[in-house]
Amino acid sequence: MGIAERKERERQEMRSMILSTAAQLFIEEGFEKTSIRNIAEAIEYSPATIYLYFKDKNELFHALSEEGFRKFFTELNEANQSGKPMDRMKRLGKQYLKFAIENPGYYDLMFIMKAPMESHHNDEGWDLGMKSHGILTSLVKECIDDGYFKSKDAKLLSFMIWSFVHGAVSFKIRDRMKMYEELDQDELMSGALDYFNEMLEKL
Amino acid sequence: MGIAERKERERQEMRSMILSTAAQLFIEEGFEKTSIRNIAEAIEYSPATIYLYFKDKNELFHALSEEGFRKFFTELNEANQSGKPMDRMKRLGKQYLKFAIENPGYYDLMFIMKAPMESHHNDEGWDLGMKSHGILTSLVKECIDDGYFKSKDAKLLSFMIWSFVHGAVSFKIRDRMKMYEELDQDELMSGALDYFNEMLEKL
Amino acid sequence: MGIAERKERERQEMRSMILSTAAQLFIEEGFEKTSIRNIAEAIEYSPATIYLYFKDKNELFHALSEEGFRKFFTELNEANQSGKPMDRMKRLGKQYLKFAIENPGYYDLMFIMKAPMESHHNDEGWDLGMKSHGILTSLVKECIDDGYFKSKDAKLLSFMIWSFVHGAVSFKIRDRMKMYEELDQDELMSGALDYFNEMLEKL
Amino acid sequence: MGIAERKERERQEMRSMILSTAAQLFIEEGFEKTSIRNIAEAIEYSPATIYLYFKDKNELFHALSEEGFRKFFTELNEANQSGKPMDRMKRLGKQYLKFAIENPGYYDLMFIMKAPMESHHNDEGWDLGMKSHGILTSLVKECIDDGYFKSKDAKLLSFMIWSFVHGAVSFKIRDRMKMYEELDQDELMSGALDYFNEMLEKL
DNA sequence: CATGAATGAGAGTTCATTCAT
DNA sequence: GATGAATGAACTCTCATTCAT
Repeated sequence: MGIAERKERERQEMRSMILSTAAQLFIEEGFEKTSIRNIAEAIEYSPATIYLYFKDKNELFHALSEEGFRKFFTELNEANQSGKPMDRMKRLGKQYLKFAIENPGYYDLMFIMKAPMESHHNDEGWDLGMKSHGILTSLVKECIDDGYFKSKDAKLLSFMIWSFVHGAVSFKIRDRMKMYEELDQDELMSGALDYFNEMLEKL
Repeated sequence: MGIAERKERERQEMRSMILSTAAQLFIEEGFEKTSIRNIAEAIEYSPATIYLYFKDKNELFHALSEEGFRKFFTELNEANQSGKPMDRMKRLGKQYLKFAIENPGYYDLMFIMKAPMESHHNDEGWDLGMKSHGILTSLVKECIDDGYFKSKDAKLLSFMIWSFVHGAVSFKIRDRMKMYEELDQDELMSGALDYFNEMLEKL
Repeated sequence: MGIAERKERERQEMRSMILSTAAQLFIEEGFEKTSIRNIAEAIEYSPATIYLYFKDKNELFHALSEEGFRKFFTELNEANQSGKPMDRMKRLGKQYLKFAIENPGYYDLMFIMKAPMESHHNDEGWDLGMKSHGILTSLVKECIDDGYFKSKDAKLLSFMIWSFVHGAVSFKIRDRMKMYEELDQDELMSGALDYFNEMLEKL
Repeated sequence: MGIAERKERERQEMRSMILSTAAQLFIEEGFEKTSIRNIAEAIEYSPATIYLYFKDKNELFHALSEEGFRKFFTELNEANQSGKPMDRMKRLGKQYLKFAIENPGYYDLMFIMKAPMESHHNDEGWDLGMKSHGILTSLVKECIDDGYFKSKDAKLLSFMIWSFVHGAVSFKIRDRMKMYEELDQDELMSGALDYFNEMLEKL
């Protein structure tokens, strides 16, 4: 039995090695430019090997986005652990930006990229996405219970908030911040977040 | 003379036929997956023909985004013509959403798609992009002069506002609104915009 | 009648304009890289126009080599006009080098290039080539009559002489003189020619 | 172990099959007209296969010329092994002609063909070319020490000698000996060489 | 006479994928 | 389990050439 376990463990290790390498390449080069060959080369295995762990390129990127969603959910969840609702809301926003900036590849895959969305829906990645979204919506409700956002609809509010952070992050990831050339991108992002938080509190 | 004119007209028709077909494909498939061959097939001409009208794939993409930026600027500009600053701000937001929803392909091309953003910079498309951005930033300043956004930085504010609308629109265009399944997408968008406007006024 | 003549004259002018442009491009870029399009662009006519004057690319380059041979023959002939045979021999050698260096494109076409040789044979270019060769062989005979090259075969000698100049020139034209990097190419050429002449005289 | 060896052997066989086919085509058609596709067709493999053995067309050409230079150097070197300098000089000339006549393709590739001469320079092919050239120049010096070529410059002499053999050989390879139609080409070549040797001795 | 428009053919190259070993 | 070898299909782009006007 120990043998089977070891084998399974090794298999998982290989799988995650492929995944993390793919993630890295994907982040650096983008989806279309990342080829199975590139990944294979990077892990110093043959391209054929990858097909032993993933059916095809799609499945690989699918698995990747799942991992992205897992990481995403975990980080958001941590940021939501303690404190007053409004404080948690601010922490959540900061963490969202942080995740996106530190994992632009994952973020792109999960929230911007075209291709893979069709496929999942009803799989684990999707579930985690929904749960992440749930964190925000619940938090909005808690804020309302705490006296904020008088008589506003929680879902609409959640969408509005999410839209803002997503927009800021998307501009950065897809390289459209050049219009604000003279300003430092990070300052721009966190400055805008501060303003947004201020607005939220007053709402 | 009539002949020359007809020829020129035909040439323009061909050009715009290529452009609109390319637009459609770029939108549906993305930049990398859209090939000159695909476009040629779609218009039922040979690939070589396309090169009679556009130097290469980049130039095609480029021409397309230029057209998008022109349309975009024109529409924003119209929305900014008369009224009190804050009212214009609201109209601008509405128009932005409208443009994106009615021209998802152009919007994608201009603000989302990963592509030769490197290339332009200093061409007409870029200029129009800058001018559109200028409309927003100037308007923010007018609002400030009118007593809003006390002691806030115009550029940061402009970025914050733009981020919000861009985020909302991006979610829609790249099909990430499924998380709010039970609500109608258009209501979601305009509802969120209303909330955002309300926030802005209070800021 | 005057009209017909003018037309014919104009036709010839156009023809030679195409030819000289082709020659130039061909010299600068080589045969394979010189395209009908390039030529057309350079003379600011449409590619189709060239086909009004030359049946196809082959005919064009054929005509070109003919012109080359004409020029070549003329120059050699001039160098052979007066003086003692051995002096003329030296002048001929110098002129050969000069022609090749000043018209590397023509030289290449006529004596190095692979393609077009098949075609002519029994046309004017060929005739002129034979006549040029005739100049050399006759001159060798004159030298013999003058007491040089005791009991040597004129044809063999002529081939030997031609081989030497052709070899030197070919090295230069096809860029194989790098092995003698430290020396100036022109000095190398004329220095070698001097030695060769010295040898010839002693033979 | 046997397996690895067999595989390696097979790989080398494939490589040299590609090389020899390419050589043939390059020779028959020239560099520009020889396409990867042609080569692939000739060996009845897919074009992509060739890229498993050679990075690109240049590298193929390159490998080929390297092989040629190796063979060339080896043969010249052998001819230079023993005997008095002047005798070796004659043997060297004969061997040069022999190499070129027996390996017209390689010779063409190495010394005539227009092609990525730019690329190598500082690689093995180039080194071997330089070493071959070194054989000749050293030998010229030895002849001088032995009392020949009074007060002549070794480099100039070496260039002159090389020019002659190269010229003769080039005429043959590029099919320009037709002007001496009535004589047998081989007799012409060796006859001219004899004369040239005679001249050299007298110099 | 001149040409704009069009194209079939072909170039070099890369890719995801398969399969025998 | 891993891979070396192979390939079909696709890519962008250029070319010589034709033909209606």
